[in-house]
Amino acid sequence: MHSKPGILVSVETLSERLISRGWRMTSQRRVIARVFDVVGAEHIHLTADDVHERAARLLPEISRATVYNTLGEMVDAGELLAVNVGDRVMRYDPNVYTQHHHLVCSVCNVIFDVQASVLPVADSVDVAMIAPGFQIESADVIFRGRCAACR
Amino acid sequence: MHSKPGILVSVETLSERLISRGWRMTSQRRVIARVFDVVGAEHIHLTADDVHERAARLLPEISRATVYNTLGEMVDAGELLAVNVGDRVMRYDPNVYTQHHHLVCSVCNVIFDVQASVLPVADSVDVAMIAPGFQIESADVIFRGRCAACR
DNA sequence: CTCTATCTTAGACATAGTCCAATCTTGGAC
DNA sequence: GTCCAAGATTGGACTATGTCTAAGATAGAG
Repeated sequence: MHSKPGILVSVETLSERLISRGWRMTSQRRVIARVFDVVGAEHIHLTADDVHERAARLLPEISRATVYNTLGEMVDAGELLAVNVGDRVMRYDPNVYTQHHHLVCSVCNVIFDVQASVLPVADSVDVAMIAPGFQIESADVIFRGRCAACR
Repeated sequence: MHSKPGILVSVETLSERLISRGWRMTSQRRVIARVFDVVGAEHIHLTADDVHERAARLLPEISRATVYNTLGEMVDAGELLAVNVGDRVMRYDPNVYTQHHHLVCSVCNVIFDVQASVLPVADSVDVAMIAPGFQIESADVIFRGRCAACR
């Protein structure tokens, strides 16, 4: 892997960005990138098995191990976000250019990307008391409730 | 199970609260409650296997299934919080009486309870656009960073 | 003390993900 | 175009966490 995380490559598709990053292109990586290119960027939270299933429709012999490897590399490169909304499954979110949080329906588990109008700020006095020297780098917020269809 | 979630029983120990709730008391439930009674309430986030290991020191023949069943029932009763900080493991948090969020060290994975001075509020206009009719009921916040020891 | 609804158990099963050694492929050198 | 080494892919074994089931044990009401 030649690319470094955080180097923003502003090209339209994920496939093209991987090339710009100097990735060796294989048919496996092409179909995985394609899976994300066809669905767009917002409100997409695919599990590794979702990605494998869709990739296998284009390249039937692709293995689960490759899907896991490649998704991990894409996360390291900053092209995907690994999101976990509280179940045991990691989900891969291509919406890496706009800061957002997640809205999860506790009935049907649909996940939406949302802006948060107030960013959470940990109480610095409390943090200093509880965990002196702790440096906060990010905050993940999961809003839970019921979507219109499940009410 | 006779108790209902949300019925606050203000007794000192978890063991006593379970009795107040009308739970049939068994040696298994006593030792599981004891595990939480001895560690206190704040900054405690035990996995099911942590609980099993500690319970087994008091009652060696206790089974994993019973630990899982009992933890689930305690969560349903509102005596424990099931917390997941993004890995595949559920953790059980006895701090159910004070609203708090979690501070997680990305190196050593230590978890602290923290107050958040600004509660996150989803942008209602955005929610109305993105997910019309969605009713938000709660928000989980995970602050990530590095603790003093890991910096 | 009896009896039954409830609880506990071992172990099979499910799910999500990791790891490894063998094999194959890409893409630069020529 | 051909070569070839670094890097990518593979199947399958393995791990970790949690769920399920049917058989047996037990708390506690009466």
